[in-house]
Amino acid sequence: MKRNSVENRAAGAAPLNPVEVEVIHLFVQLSRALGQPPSVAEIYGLLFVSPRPLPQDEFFERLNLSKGTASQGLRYLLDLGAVRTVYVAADRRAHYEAVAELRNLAGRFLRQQILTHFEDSGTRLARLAVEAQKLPDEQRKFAVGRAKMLRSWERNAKRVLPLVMKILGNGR
Amino acid sequence: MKRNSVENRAAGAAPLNPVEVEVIHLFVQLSRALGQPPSVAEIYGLLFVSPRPLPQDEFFERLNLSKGTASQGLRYLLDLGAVRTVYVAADRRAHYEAVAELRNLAGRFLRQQILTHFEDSGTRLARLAVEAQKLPDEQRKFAVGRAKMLRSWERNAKRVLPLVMKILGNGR
DNA sequence: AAATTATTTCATTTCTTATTGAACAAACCA
DNA sequence: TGGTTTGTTCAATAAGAAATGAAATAATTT
Repeated sequence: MKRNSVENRAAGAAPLNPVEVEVIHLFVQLSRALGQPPSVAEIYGLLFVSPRPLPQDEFFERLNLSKGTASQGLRYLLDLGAVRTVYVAADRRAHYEAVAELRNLAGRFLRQQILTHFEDSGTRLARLAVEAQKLPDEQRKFAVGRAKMLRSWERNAKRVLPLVMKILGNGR
Repeated sequence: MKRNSVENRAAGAAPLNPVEVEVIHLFVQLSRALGQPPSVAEIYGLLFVSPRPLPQDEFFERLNLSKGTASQGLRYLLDLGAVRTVYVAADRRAHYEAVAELRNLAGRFLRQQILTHFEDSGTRLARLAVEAQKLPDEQRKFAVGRAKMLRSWERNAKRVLPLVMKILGNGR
């Protein structure tokens, strides 16, 4: 995580105004809680406050990120569906804007987290149940109980996502 | 993160059986998704499958953790309320057992996360609204709109927690 | 098609975080 | 009291994660 200081920003790039700073800070805060890299949060934050779509240059110049970081961060956000491409006439560069719907954002993020971290949990829970049965008598009963408990936890967790979506959808 | 290999486990410590391995794996997986250190997940996992309370030695011997890691991990789990102390007669060492109620666990964890990451978000959102008003005409309208949007996101997010708790409480 | 600009990729570097282990403290024991 | 076991703390180190920058690729213009 090499990061330039605010001082040696590329000449010609407008410094961030207080509103931009504040919004970016909020998203960086959120990204820490969600375990995402700060650079991604900075990019999304800048797009979120920006009234018009921005090209890549603006990110790495105004946020002091390298080209590589900007490119990767943007791709991550595009894949996630948190950012979309906008074609601007008479400009060769691709422009990007934030997808600013809480329901979409949260839903896609949660889904992606689940996919990357829990793809095989069903299989594993099944295998756990099998292994528990094989245990010697004294240990079996307890282990089988634990396996069942984990299954029930999984079921409950699965019921949460749709509910969350519902609530987030309501308020706008 | 120095970690001993499974090979040089302390002599005399029973190796993990397949059920223990599977359960610990599941919690480590979960810890990755939640951004918690694997050692903490290992400790909780071992306690979760263990039918009787365990003393500290068992952790660092069977899981190949250092004493320091075991001590710190345990403290974290105690503070979180995910583990409780059990006094075992005729044994000088403190023993620990897992608190295995999904509702409690999830609730405490979420609260702790919110406290550590979002203490000042209210203040910051207020300041953002103020700063947005100060902006020059062309930018102000959009910025004020964004500030409002973030406030509404915060309100919705706050409505989620109790609902989640409710669902997790139901199934047992 | 050469030159220019925009974008991606990825090996290397830097930063952050988790773990270790040794020194210390506390509790118990003989 | 001195010795032993149990548990904590914290500076040093290792492992992991994120960011850089240079080189490759793609797209556009002249």
